[in-house]
Amino acid sequence: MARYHDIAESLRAAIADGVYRRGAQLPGERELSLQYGVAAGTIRQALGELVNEGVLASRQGSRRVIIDTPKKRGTFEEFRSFAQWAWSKGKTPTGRVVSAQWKTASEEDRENLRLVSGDLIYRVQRVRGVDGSPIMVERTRYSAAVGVHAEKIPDDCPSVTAWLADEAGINFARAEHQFSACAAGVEDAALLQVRRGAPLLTHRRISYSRDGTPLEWAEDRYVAGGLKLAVDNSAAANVLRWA
Amino acid sequence: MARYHDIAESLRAAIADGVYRRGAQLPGERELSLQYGVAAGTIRQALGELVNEGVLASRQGSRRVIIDTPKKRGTFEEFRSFAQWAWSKGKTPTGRVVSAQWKTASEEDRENLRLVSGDLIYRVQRVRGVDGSPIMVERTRYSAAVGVHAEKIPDDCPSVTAWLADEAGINFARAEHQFSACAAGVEDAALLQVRRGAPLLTHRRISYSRDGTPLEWAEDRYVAGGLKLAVDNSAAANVLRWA
DNA sequence: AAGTGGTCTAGACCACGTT
DNA sequence: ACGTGGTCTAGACCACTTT
Repeated sequence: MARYHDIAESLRAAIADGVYRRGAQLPGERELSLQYGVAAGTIRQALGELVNEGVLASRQGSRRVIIDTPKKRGTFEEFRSFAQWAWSKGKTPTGRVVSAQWKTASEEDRENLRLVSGDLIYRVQRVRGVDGSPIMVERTRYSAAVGVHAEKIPDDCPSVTAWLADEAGINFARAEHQFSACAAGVEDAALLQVRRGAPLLTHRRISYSRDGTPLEWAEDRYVAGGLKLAVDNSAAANVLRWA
Repeated sequence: MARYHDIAESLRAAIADGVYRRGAQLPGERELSLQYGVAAGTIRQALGELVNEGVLASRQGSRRVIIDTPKKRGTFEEFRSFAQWAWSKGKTPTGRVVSAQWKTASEEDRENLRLVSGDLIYRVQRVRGVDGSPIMVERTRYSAAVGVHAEKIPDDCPSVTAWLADEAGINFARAEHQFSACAAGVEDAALLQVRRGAPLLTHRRISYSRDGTPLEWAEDRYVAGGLKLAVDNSAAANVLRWA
């Protein structure tokens, strides 16, 4: 592994362990470079990671300040794993595939996955919950190249993303997300055990491979209050926008 | 301005203008450093910006590939300006302050703004919309230090953030966001002109200054379908997580 | 084998904050 | 005045992809 990443990890641990407290200053770059026995540039790279994560604040002319405890922040992989999230909360994830079928791509599918008329997609509908209570319904559309692998995924697979990476060499690199709300329809109500018209959080996403090819798009609907989706942004690396 | 930022901007323009098309490869670092007359490190810094934005994909051993057209992505400032978003959509933003008052901090206020019992907060309730139709209700709580300035903000101020920066030297640097859904209450229904129980998207945020001090927290409620909130994430810089 | 990006070094000068 | 981070240079070696 890269040295700068190890150093970042070591600093994260130091902050988590209270060696550096919130509001306190980190030693200067030059001092850290002596401590770790690396060039200043390597230290900068390590500190850059922590600044991006919102753990440190960096201002020209003044030492870096600890502004937050490192969160156990999902990696991309972790974010996409509902099971891991549930276990981390001390709950048992439950889930089942409601339906899975090959269909002709709709106009929406074609636009999101950059397909042409007549292309096929693989559509999977899953209900997920914790401790037996449904929390969300997930409606995913895989492009054909991904679908041929997705249809082999076992129903009880803990992480779809990890499975696709290991078994098919398909890696998710980037995603676009949109949030809105809607009222539960008849099908939603039945699957999520809420009354018709109950407010649901909708989360639409398009996932891309490293080379920018759309791999899947999905609309997830969450029971209100069941779980929240969180985002951090900063002036440096902005990710949130109206659409 | 920094040279690397100018170079990033120049590359963004080149991609937007079709000089480099989606799927095509960018010239190598060494070639670009000759073209721009800077060291390779400066080029790397410029390209890093574009990779973070999801415009370029970068793989060791292979040239960087254009995966997307640069989006007009809100800066932090722009994100927080409803008015700018509305104008960019060719619509006229409307809005009014429904109420504004000093209150004793509730437990929720104290937790979000790191206050102690008895501290005061300034609570402002605004309705915003476009072309006369209400779209959202915004309930903001400013910590006292910000509140003394916030209460002087004119009702028709186009950007609260810009006003606080210019008039009071208060700068927002980072924010945490949470999304969920809820049913419209009696007050929401009246302000947003929807029926009681209508699904609303809720967006809670805590905004921090550069040194990590919480400045305000807010809960915004959006009419379903009116506008969506969008987020991008990547394996490199992940920002989305369950909460 | 050649080319590419990823990492790292060891400096330099400047803009900004603090003292 | 001094120390700090921000920017930039000019190299080096390595891991990986492509030819």
